Amino acid sequence: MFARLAVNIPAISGIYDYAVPVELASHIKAGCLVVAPFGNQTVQGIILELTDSSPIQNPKSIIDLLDPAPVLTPPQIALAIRLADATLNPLASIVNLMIPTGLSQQADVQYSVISGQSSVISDQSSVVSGQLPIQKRLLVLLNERGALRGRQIDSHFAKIDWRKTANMLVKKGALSTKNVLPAPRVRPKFVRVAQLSVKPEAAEAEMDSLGSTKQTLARRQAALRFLIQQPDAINLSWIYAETGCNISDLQELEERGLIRLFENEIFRDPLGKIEKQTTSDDLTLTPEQTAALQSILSSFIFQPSSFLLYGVTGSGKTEIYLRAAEEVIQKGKQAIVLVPEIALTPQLVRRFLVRFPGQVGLVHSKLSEGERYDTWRRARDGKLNVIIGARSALFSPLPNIGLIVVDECHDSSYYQAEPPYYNAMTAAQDYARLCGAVCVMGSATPTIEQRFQATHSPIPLGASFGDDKRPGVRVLHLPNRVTDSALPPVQVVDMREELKNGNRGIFSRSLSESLAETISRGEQAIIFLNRRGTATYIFCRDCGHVLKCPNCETPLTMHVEPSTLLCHHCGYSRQKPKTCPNCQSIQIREYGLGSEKVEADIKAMFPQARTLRWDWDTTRQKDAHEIILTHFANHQADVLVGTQMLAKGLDLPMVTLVGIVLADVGLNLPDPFASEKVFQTLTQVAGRAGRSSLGGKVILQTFMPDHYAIQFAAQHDVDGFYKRELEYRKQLGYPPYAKLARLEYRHADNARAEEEARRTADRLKIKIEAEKRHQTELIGPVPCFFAKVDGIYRWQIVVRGPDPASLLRDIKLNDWRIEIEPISLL
DNA sequence: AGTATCGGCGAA
DNA sequence: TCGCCGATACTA
Repeated sequence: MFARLAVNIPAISGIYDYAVPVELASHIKAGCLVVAPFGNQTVQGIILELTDSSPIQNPKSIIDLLDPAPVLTPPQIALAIRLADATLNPLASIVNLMIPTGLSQQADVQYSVISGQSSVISDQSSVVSGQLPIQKRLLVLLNERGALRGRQIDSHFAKIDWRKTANMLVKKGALSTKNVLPAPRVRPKFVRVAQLSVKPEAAEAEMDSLGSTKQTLARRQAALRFLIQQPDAINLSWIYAETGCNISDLQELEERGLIRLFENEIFRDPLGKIEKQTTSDDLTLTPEQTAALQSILSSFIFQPSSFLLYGVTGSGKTEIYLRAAEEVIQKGKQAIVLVPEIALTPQLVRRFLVRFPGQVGLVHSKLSEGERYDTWRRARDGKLNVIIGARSALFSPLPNIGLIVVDECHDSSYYQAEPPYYNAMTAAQDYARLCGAVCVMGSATPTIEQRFQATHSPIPLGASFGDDKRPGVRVLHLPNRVTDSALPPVQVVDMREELKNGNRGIFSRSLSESLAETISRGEQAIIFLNRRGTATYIFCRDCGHVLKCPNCETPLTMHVEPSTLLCHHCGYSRQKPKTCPNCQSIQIREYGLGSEKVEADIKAMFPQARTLRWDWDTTRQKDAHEIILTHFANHQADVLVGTQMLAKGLDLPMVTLVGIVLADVGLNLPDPFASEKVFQTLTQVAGRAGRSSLGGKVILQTFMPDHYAIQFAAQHDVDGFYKRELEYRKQLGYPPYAKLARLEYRHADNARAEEEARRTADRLKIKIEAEKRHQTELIGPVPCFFAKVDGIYRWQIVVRGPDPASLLRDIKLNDWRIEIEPISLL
């Protein structure tokens, strides 16, 4: 028997054949995690397929099986292959996303000092390097800590290239190397337990002969009596606490054959501490909800397909998710629910926990490795019926998936903006099809492409899908809020007029008046702005010099506490200078605004108002989101000042005023998706107001009141914006009328980056010409919008055409980052 | 990723 | 001419 493996080295896209040794043959299945030799190294691999024959002459043998159960399900293997092909990522990098960290391990090199050799070279080294010689530090480290793996040394020498030095020392005979594969860091956790092993009467009969001294007798009797009352195996530490006995007492009882001592596997459950509520909210559905749910339910019976649940904020999408999940669970299947960020959706999570007690697993970034591993294992073992989490939760190994929900499906967090680049939204559609599951995508502001896909490929019930294409999507429209409250009116304030009238502050008169009213009525307000930091940038009023990051050439932003200038790209920080570094003028100061500044201004204007700031700076520590949200929901603050997260589907019923400080931030970026993103954000934020009977309103400040994205957002006119934006995309040939691929090249030397970009662009032009792809064209090469990040220069080429992936699939683009269907060109 | 191999220009 | 760097191929 032979196995086809994806080796766990993320840069490798190939599939390799191995022989399966007889002793493993009966245990190995597709999806298993194994150990195999690869070149000089020993690596982990995932079995994609088992075969009877192989075109390879004398394939090497698999060495070991790391987990008796497969770590990938058959649909997961199919998804990995499909996703790798569609995104041009190496297959191994996609497979790696599906294996929990800690279980997944990469091959490494272990370095050790050859004894007696360490002094030989220690004198000649410091000549070139000026500072502490790397040689010496490496040898000292290895002498102190013993043999170390490359990755361990990496963590000691941040950013220093020690490998060259190490290889030289190997040649000189001072170090030796060994290829190693670390064992998985995560293991199932066990606790020691005890359980009665005879009939209670038999145990009672022994009760008086358990010990010689009075005290031991008492302890052993207490322990035995306790276990007689317990039908299940009991954690030993619990028994100690309840009865005061110790391990030797229990061992004595075991030797007498009265009880059994053994180990039970336990699951690290992050939800264990959360109170188990049982209150059931049995809502009645509106006719629109009923109709939408009916469509989904009948799809389960006839032909699983994809739905775009298009409904305004507050239209009751969550209840439909819940009912659909109930349906699949009843059929013995499981559901995956994707949300933009779990910390921002406590309401949705809570409703699932209440509706499906003990059946829900949460996947999020705050889980420890062990908790993550155990949630993954419970999913694999069929012990969980619902998995809720951000984009990576799509890869939970549920055995029989019936439903995939993607809430707020327009959200950009479904796209992974670092290698391996992928879009969990489109992957969810593919995966649902591979599983024979229903995919429900919910949003009040679906992307242009999602709406286009849904309106241009309606599938009749019972129709079959083409084999290669994404299935059609049907729209389920929920045009009204459940509470029947209208969407709040939006007042657009032209900030140019405010300037003309001498108002140079952050707030228009209209907004400050409304804020005053809201506060005096004891209601709540949200102030939204699209940026963080006190100032957008610092510049000199005399010479115009702008303070920039030395690594990234991005303007530095001002932060109040601690008072520093910060680069938001690379984290570089410095003190604010007293004089201009260019002309020594003292007229150097900040310009623009950020959430810290806005909060300070509100406090100055309304000293009695309690303000709360919610942005990436205030939510660094654990549970910060939850704390800030409950604080505000309990009306312990009057004004919430915040950035992007305010646009992510929160339910804050007491808010009657939403102020948008500057709506046009981001509208003029060189990105075809810029206005769509601004529109989505504004519409989402505006939807936070007036969700209770108190009503509400939105005040939108802008310097571009005539821009269509602002106009349509002010009208809550999603359909109008869709038509207008679609027209724009058609004229300029952007998605959905063409597909994009974005190629990025990074180099510390700008000239070399440019040269490589031009060379590659020429290669691509030639290929486009040769293959007669008349509708395919290149945009660029140009420096990226953020042209220098962390000292590295970036150049990009955009390929636009009917199928840019097919152009790029068979050419080697070493060291290029390739994004297929990117969501931004910045 | 790690390693072996090929091919190009500098000190002897 | 030897030698060492970088680009390139390959791992079953």
